[in-house]
Amino acid sequence: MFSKACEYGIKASIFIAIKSYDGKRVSPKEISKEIDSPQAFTAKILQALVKNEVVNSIKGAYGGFEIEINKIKTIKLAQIVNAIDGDNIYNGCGLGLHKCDENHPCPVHDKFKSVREGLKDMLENTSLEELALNIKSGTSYLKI
Amino acid sequence: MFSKACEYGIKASIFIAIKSYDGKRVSPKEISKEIDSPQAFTAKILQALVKNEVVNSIKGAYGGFEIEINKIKTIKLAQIVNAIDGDNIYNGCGLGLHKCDENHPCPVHDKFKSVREGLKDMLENTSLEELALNIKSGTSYLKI
DNA sequence: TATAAATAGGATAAAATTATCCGAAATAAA
DNA sequence: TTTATTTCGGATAATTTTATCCTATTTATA
Ligand code: FES
Ligand code: FES
Repeated sequence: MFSKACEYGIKASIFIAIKSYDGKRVSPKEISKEIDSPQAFTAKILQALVKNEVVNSIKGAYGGFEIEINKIKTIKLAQIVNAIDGDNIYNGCGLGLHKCDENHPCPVHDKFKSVREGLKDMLENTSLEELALNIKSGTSYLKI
Repeated sequence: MFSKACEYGIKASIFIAIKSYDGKRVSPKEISKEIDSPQAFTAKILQALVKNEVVNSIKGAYGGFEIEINKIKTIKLAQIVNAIDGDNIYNGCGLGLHKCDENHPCPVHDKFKSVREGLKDMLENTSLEELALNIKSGTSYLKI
């Protein structure tokens, strides 16, 4: 469904959010250990998330990645997915036509419509906050 | 969403179905022209579809690919997707955990559930027949 | 100011996916 | 039986995605 990069990006964002609630910054090393991802690759993805203003980076000693606490509830999954995979997954044509066009639909267009809208809706309405809180409370997991 | 291979496989199957209604067999050349895909790569995908009994191949002169007419309505999108991409897209974990497990859910598990079930449902209940008929009647398109 | 710790970012490398090429095998028709 | 046509299947290449490595830059603290 999503690229590996996107999966790592989502999980990393969640972990950074959790640590941010505790006022702590985290390193790519700590993140990749916690979400079970390749460290250097994860660091690259973090750069993309910084560029797209999902997470904040502080360089130098005692630096790391963090998210402002009051921003966590405003960040939606869609923003993370968009930063890494773009919007093709829920806006592009399911069969790879150059664009999804109501007036020139592919064979699966109507069938796909609701599925893709459901996906889009879910991504746009799911906040980092709720995902992070479920991890904190132990009702969901970041690895294995 | 789907791999290129899968997109080609779905479109190829639809085109073969249409031609089969007219009692005609088609070659990878004709197929790739009609669905705008690389010919040799499409031929490989057709082999997978043959192996998975989605389409039938007749070797030698006057051969080609076809689908038994009364079988067209029984073939579901899920069978094609499965033959090429496997079932990970609607059975695997959305964040790449080793398996999607209700008792060990990832952060997006609950949110994803309905989306993935919608996708699975759609794939399992959409027949090649309906997709082919819409192309025949000119209400949907295989390329551009 | 010097040092240590951390992110940024460029250069590669490995792996997976997508794509091409060509000869072998099968088969219908001449 | 020969020929032309067509799928099959192995080898290879190109591209994209995933992953690693190393150096530069930044920055808090001693
Ligand atoms: S045209 Fe293919 S999904 Fe809309
Ligand atoms: S565990 Fe991730 S989707 Fe179910």
